Amino acid sequence: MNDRDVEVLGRAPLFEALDEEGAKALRAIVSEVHLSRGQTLFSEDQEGDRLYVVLEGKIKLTRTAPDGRENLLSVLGPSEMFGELSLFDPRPRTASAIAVTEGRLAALGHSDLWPFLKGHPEISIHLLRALAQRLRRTNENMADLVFTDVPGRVAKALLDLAERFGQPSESGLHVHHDLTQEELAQLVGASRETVNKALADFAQRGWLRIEARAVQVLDIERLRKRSR
Amino acid sequence: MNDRDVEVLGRAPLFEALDEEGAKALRAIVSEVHLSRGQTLFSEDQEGDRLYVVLEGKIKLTRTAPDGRENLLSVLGPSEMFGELSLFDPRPRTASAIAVTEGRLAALGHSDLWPFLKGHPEISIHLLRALAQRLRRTNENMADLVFTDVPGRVAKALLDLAERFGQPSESGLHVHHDLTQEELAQLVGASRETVNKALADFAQRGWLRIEARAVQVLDIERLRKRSR
DNA sequence: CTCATCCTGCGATGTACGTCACACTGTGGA
DNA sequence: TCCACAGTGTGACGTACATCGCAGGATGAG
Repeated sequence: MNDRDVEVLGRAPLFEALDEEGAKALRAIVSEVHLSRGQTLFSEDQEGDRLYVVLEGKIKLTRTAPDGRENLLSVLGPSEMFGELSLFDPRPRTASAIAVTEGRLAALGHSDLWPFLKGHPEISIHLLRALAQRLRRTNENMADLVFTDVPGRVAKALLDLAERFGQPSESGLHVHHDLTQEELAQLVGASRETVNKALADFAQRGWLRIEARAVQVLDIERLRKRSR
Repeated sequence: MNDRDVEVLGRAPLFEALDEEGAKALRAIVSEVHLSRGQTLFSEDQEGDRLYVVLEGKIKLTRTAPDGRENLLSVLGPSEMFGELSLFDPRPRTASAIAVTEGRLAALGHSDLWPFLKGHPEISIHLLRALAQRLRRTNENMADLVFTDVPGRVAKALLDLAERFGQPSESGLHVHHDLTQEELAQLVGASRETVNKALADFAQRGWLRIEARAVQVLDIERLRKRSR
């Protein structure tokens, strides 16, 4: 684990609360996992005995309906944590984790983590905050599903991805989200075709340019307006 | 606060972890709130400085879209906790709380609660579990919004309400949910009219009988099948 | 009691979006 | 290098659901 990894890790809710000494101790119990695009880290219904922090790359969390259709809970990038629900609430995993890009993760076994949590109660507070934020965000997404039409949800999703993965460039904001339109569709809860049409419409209006697994956002203000 | 209240309170996540001594200390800092049907406890965007546990009656948590349409996050009954997100993540409330029936609540001020939490770190663990469960459930509901049709969601909602508020009776399960069809519709993310039609259809099939703010579930198995 | 208001029931109509079908393009593996 | 296949783009069509409209019941405030 290099300096950059240490920094990325330090921004995760688990580490935020710790002083250098505590962080060092916690880092001692992480193991590293390497994933290539499309690789499955864990699957629904499996027993979960560890949580992860993304060091590099992107991971998607998906749920599969009985009939095989999928939906995407979220796409996670560096410093983001997942797989912790089964630590606090020991049940089988309710989502699968699949690499969207090649990447590396820090893995923390629950059995190692428990004693550490007991020894550092200040962490729990930060974790509670992290979960509270997630809950807020999820409620927000629920409301969008009910009230916002597909183009609106696509706009919202793009803005969110832009905020998290966007990089300034000539003529706009380059958002290399690494998602296929199919995945984007699963993320907003719509069919691939309608998402494609929404994107095409945005592009035609000059709000963005479509690229392979990426978009160039040209007029973020318009996009924002359309998302509300 | 009577013995029954103490028992109801004891089943809330906040109290679960505590021994009798701790519970007594925590009870010392609660204050009681009385609400009549339709009364608003708090509203969206307000600053939240306390959390609540339902002692008696039912409370709904609602969100209002900019255009005035509403959606119902959940209906809470005795022993259930709400308003805690702003304790862990200090932001304005993202939902309003309105009494569905007359009822009573236990209120706990954040400022009183913080020192108590620090003094009893075992509580945090239980709270983490409670939030994790809520997150799981919310993700579940999200998936339903995407994959399940309105009648299916209505069936699911009724089963959930039945489990939590149902009482065995001659010829079935009496579920006095106290919700208008409008509210039920907001809960499943559909229009009042379609929910009405779904209910009428279920009733016509003999799966249930419709009553004022209640249903008699006659064939729970069929309902369960329809919900999947 | 009685009127106003809330709640329910249900048909008519419009529409957003899913499904299907197919053609085009790019990309990575043999 | 070429093929196979994954990803994209777009139109035609069907349908689940929202919206609108209205009428009959229940409820409760004065």
